[in-house]
Amino acid sequence: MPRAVRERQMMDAAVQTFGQRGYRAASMDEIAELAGVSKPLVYLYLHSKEDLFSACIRREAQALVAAVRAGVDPELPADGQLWSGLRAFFTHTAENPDGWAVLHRQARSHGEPFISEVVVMRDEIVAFVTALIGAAAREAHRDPALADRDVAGLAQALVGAAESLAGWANDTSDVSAKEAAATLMNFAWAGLENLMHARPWQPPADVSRGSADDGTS
Amino acid sequence: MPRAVRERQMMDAAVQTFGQRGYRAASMDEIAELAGVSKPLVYLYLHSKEDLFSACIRREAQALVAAVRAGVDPELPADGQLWSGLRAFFTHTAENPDGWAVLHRQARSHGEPFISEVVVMRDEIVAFVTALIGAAAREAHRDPALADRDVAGLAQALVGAAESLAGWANDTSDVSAKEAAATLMNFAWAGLENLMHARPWQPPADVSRGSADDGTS
Amino acid sequence: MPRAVRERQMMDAAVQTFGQRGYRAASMDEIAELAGVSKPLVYLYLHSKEDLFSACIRREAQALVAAVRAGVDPELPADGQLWSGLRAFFTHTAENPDGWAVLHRQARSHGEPFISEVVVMRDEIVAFVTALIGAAAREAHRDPALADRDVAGLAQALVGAAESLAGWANDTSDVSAKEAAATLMNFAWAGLENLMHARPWQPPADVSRGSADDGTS
Amino acid sequence: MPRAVRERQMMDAAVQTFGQRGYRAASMDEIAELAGVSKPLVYLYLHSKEDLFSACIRREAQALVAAVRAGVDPELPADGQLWSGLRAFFTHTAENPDGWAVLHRQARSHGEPFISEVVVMRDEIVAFVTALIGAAAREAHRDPALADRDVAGLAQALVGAAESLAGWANDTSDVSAKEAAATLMNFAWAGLENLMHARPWQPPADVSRGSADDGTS
DNA sequence: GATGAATGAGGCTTCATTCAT
DNA sequence: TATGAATGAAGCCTCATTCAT
Repeated sequence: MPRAVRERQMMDAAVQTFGQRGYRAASMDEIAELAGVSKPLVYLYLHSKEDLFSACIRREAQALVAAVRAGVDPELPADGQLWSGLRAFFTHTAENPDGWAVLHRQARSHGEPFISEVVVMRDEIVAFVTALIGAAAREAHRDPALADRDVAGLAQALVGAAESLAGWANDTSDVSAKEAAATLMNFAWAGLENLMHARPWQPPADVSRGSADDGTS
Repeated sequence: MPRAVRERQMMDAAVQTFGQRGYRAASMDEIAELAGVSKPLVYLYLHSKEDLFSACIRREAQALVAAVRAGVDPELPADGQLWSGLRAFFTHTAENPDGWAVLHRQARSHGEPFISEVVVMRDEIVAFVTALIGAAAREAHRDPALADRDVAGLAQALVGAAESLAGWANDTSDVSAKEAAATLMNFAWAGLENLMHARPWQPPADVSRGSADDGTS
Repeated sequence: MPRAVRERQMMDAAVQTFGQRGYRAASMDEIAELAGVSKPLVYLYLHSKEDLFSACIRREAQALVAAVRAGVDPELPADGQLWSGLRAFFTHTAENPDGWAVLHRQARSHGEPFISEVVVMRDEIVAFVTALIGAAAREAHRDPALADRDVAGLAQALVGAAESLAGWANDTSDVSAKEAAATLMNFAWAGLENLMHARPWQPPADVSRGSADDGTS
Repeated sequence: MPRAVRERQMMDAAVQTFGQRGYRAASMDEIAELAGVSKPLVYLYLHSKEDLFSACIRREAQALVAAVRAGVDPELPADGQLWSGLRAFFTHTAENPDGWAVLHRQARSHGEPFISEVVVMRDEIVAFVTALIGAAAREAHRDPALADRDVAGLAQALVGAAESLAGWANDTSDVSAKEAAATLMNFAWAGLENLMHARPWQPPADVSRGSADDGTS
């Protein structure tokens, strides 16, 4: 059997096992058995558990980014791009729950060097969303321009909400990718739009709770 | 040394270790050493690694919920309640990064029975937010009323965004709790308000994309 | 509470625990709890687990020997003495199943120094039975006298059968001490009597199975 | 080295260690070292201490039963069968003292599920002896027939005596298997024969002793 | 007389990883 | 290319035992 095929089988088994059991609880024995090969072969091809997990993260991250990119038409206006990107995102995570678990839950829970791997991907998506928000702001001729920091925070919030909704949709029966995407658009878009037009929500003058307890840890 | 004090030391050490290393990677040896006691004492008081982790989850969950409750004045209007709740939430997670890591990352990554423990807390917060959105809708005399399912999705998205932002704020220097809360309010409130007044965002008529790919549960 | 009473409580708890769990599986914690005292007190009075187990063996052994002695009237003829001794033996083991388990099962399973403790008691009983058989032989004017080694073997067999029957009676509902004793008398006495009168069972001339496979380990 | 060979080495080491130290006191470390392998290999092949002990019991039980069966010629009359069976029994226990210790002392001292394993074997031997006694009774045209319960008690006593004598022979130098068998035949056969011919030993009319103390089941 | 607090030592079990073929 | 055989290291947990009060 050609190497590439064997390797794919192993990675599939690994993603499934890591996604369901977690990095530490998954055993190389189980992965090898699920892949239908002997353990030394796994080591021959993928070198170590750590390498294998990293490879899983990279593969799933690239697949997710590719799916989102493929779902977006850059000719559309900003809201159309966001809408189709979200739909692609939720569709992909729903179709690859183990891969999504690897990226969203497991990779983030086991320190370096795995976090860095997902951060690369997440940053790519955040950058994409950031650009989208920037484009929307320009479309709206917002003036003065949104501060970069505000845009970053908004992108984080949007991506974070999307990630959280993906987990929720995966764990809740009868929530389709489309519904999840619509929920998020409903939730977010109008707020973004208000920002675009320089009508941010204003915190009340905070007289009663003046204790300076909002430090950064 | 009295038992209660020792127990607190152990739980503190456990939260720190679990939060930084993860459930499986944390070793009872390390926790005991960090607590400054011998391993058997940890077992005498906390019975097992599983029990210890559950106890950490419960303690941190209760502390977080209590902090949020204490930060909210039920006499305020809905947006005021949301604002102060978010501030309390981000303040608490910033001050207890390990506890937040236990709740947000580790407890969710290691299956039952831990997930159930956090789900209880999360549901409590989601219910609180759900009630808030409902109250806001009534304040706005929205008619027809928001569907329950929509409210649930919105609450999920809001809580998910908050959770994600808390991680982001913890990992990014110089982001204060207040800024995180303001970002989220900016992002979310206007969108919610639009919903209150029955002006939801409308997905475009979806002609170009087939309908097959968006319903994987 | 006076020391003697406390000590008896502890020994009672220990006999029960050792008899039911075995020497190694019994824990000092469980014994102390069953006795209703704290662990250090057990150590203060009984010094160590080994000492405690030895003390249990000695106490139960003495109680058993005393019960058998008390049940035998030395004025009776040999078969009467055997009969009443067996009845006393089976009655006592039935009334003290945990003590009997300590002596018969646990003490023999855990090497020195415990085996020596029971051997002392067992030898005492074997000696008693040996004397009985010798007396019976003299009563029967057996000539030539039974060889000492034969008598020893017979006494072993008798005591062994009694021990085995005691376990069987304890584990089988509805077998009374009297029945067990009668069974053993039926089984043994007539054989012994034949021996007394120099009519031993004769092994057949062993021509076919001459292989010298009857070594002594 | 092929698996079957290694497995036998491990079982041999385990029987020796369990027989001499007892189930709880034997350590997997010691067994592995005695077998000349590493501990993980023991677990790979035999799964757990409990499984290993059960496997030892089964192997030794089957070996003993097989040895007794092989030593008995079913064409012989009842006493000849008993005689040759006893010789085979004592020969085997003398040649496998550790195996016999496992069956007779250790398996019985450590509760379920081990007791059940030996009980199966013991019941097989008891059934064999019971059939023998029944056959002898028919050979002797005993009338009325022996009650089933009496036969059961007698078989228990005979097997118990044999078990006890096996231990005695193993612990006493210079007692050959043949001698042990002869002792037991002397002790038992004539008594059985008397029973066959309906001449049981009769307990004396029990006037002196109250009836209260002999029925604790 | 009595105990709450504490631990050194050791046992069972698992796992990532390698070697020889 | 592929694997049966094997292990060093480490983790969870328990227990007999002691100290300070």
